[in-house]
Amino acid sequence: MRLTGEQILLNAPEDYQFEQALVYLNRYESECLHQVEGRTVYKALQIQGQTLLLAIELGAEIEAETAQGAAKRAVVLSFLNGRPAESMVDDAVSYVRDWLDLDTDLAGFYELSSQDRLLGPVVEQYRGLRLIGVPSLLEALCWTVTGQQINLSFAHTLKRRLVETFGTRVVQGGREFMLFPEAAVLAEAQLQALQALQFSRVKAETLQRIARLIALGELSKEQLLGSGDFLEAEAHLVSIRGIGPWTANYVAMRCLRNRDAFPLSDVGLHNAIKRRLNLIDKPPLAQVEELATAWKPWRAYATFYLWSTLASS
DNA sequence: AACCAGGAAACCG
DNA sequence: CGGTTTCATGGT
Repeated sequence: MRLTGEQILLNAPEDYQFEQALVYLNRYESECLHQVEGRTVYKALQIQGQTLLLAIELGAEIEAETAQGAAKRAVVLSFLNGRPAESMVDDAVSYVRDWLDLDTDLAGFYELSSQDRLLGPVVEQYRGLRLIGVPSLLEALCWTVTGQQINLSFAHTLKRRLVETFGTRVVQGGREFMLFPEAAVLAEAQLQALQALQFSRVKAETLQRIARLIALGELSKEQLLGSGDFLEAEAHLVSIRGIGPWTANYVAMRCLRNRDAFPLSDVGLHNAIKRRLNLIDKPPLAQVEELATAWKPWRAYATFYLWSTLASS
C-alpha cells in the first residue's frame, strides 16, 4: 500500500485482470451500488459513520518495493470527497481488497481447472477474473433473497427500488452514488411498503426478518465466520425462514468467502453447464454434483467462472 | 400465452 | 427422508 496524495495503490496479484472485473461489474444496466464508467469503478462506502466516495481503476505497473524489482500490478483507489482519517483509509482498503478478492492465491484453482474438460476452456478464457464479493452481510442476504427464483434483470430492478426507497443517495461532481439501506431502517420497513416495490409477501417478510436479526445483533458476519466452520455457518443461515440451501451457499460464496461454497440448484450454473456440454436439457442435479466433485475445494470459483460464460448469450 | 427465472416451504407417501 | 406441489411476480 503506497500513498500518493488522495490516492492509494493496492498491490494486485500477478495474474489479476481488472478488465474481467469491469465486465462483471458492468453486466447490468440497473445496478445501483456501483457504477462503471470507462475503466473506472465508482462506489460509495459507509465507513465509521462517514460516507467515502471511491474511484477504482487499474494503475500502471509499478516497481515492487521489495528487492526483487519485478513489475507488479496495482489497483488505484482514489478518494473523491477528501482524504479520510487513517483508520477509515484502512477500512476502505480492506473493503476493496475483499470486494475484488485481491488476496486469494488462485494457483490451485488454475491447476485443477486445467485438468477439467468442462472448466478448462472457461478458465483459460477468463483467467485473471476474481470472484467479486458482497462484503456486507445485510446487502448479500437481501440481494440473494431478492434473486430467488426470478430473472436477474427483475432482481436488479427490485434491488434498485429497495435502495432508492430505504437507502441513501449522494451526489458528487454530477455523479450519483447510492448506499445500501442500514439494517435498522429495513428492520422498520412495513411489509406493505416492501410489497409495493413488487417484492412477494414471503420475500418481504424474509427481508424484514433478516434486517431485524442483523439490527439486533443476533446475526452478523463475525458470528458466522467465528466458528471457522463453514458448514456451521450455512446451517445457521438455513435455519432462518426464507433462507434455503441455495441462498446460504450463495452468501457463503460472495460474502463469507468460502471458496468451496456451491449453489447446487442454481439455474445459471445449470445453463452454463448445458451450454458448455452442448446438452439438450439442463443437467440433472446428480450430474451437476458429479461434475462439481472435480472442482473441490474451489467450487465457488468454478461456479463464478461458469456464470461469466452466460454474459455473452 | 406459456414457460422461465442465479428457490423455499409445505405437503405427502 | 426424498420426491412433488404450491407460491409469487415480472420477463421473453
